[in-house]
Amino acid sequence: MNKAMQVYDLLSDYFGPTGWWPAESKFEMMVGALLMSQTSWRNVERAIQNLKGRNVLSPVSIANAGLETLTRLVRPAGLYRSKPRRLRDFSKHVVSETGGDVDAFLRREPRALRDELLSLDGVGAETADSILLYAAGVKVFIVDAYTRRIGKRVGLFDFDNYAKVQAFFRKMVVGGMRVYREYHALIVKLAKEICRLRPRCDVCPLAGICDFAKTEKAGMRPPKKSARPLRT
DNA sequence: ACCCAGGTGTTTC
DNA sequence: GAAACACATGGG
Repeated sequence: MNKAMQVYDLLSDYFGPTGWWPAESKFEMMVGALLMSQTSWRNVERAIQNLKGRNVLSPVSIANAGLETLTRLVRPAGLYRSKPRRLRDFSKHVVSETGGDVDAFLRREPRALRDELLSLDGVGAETADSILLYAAGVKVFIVDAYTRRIGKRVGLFDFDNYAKVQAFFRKMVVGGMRVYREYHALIVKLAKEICRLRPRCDVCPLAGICDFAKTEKAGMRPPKKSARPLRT
């Protein structure tokens, strides 16, 4: 068995089924993916709850909602100057393509669907692939910051490029939708619950096969960023 | 009072 | 083209 699958088995045994993506509908999943960027899941949940509470969680209702209303509802997800518009434009796109029929929207040819998603503002490679995997049921491996950091740290690969990392997992991962969905979820759980803050390598399920010393230079922590708040 | 989050788009070497 | 920045709320 290859190391990528060893990692999967260890994580799966340790964490158990994740049941990802947590959402009650495909559209809710897509909304979550759009709001997710550079924000904690807790804040995304708040935004989604606000939308649900106002019964604004369908392509048509969001497409027709006022930008001010939308901004107020999704504010907890941060980046409020861009996310509300992106969310509305995304919804408008679904409405214009399929009249708001989410299943029909997701049913088209995966390659075309991916390109279409990528053409929308605010949808990059990770968001597009998340929607493909968790909403459209397309078997693609999601590459996020955790996947790169942990993959390098554990010693699966030493590159950083999105397409290359994705190709690596496509080649190494044996399994269907279930495994693809779980693998990504398990990486995120590992990053959040074991590696974050002070890494808890003593209780890490990957301790036996992780060569931290060798890959330490790659590091778990991304380069510092200066996120200065904009005073109003 | 920092630092960061399941990125993305824009600007700059 | 890679690298660096801006973006903004809430939690640690």
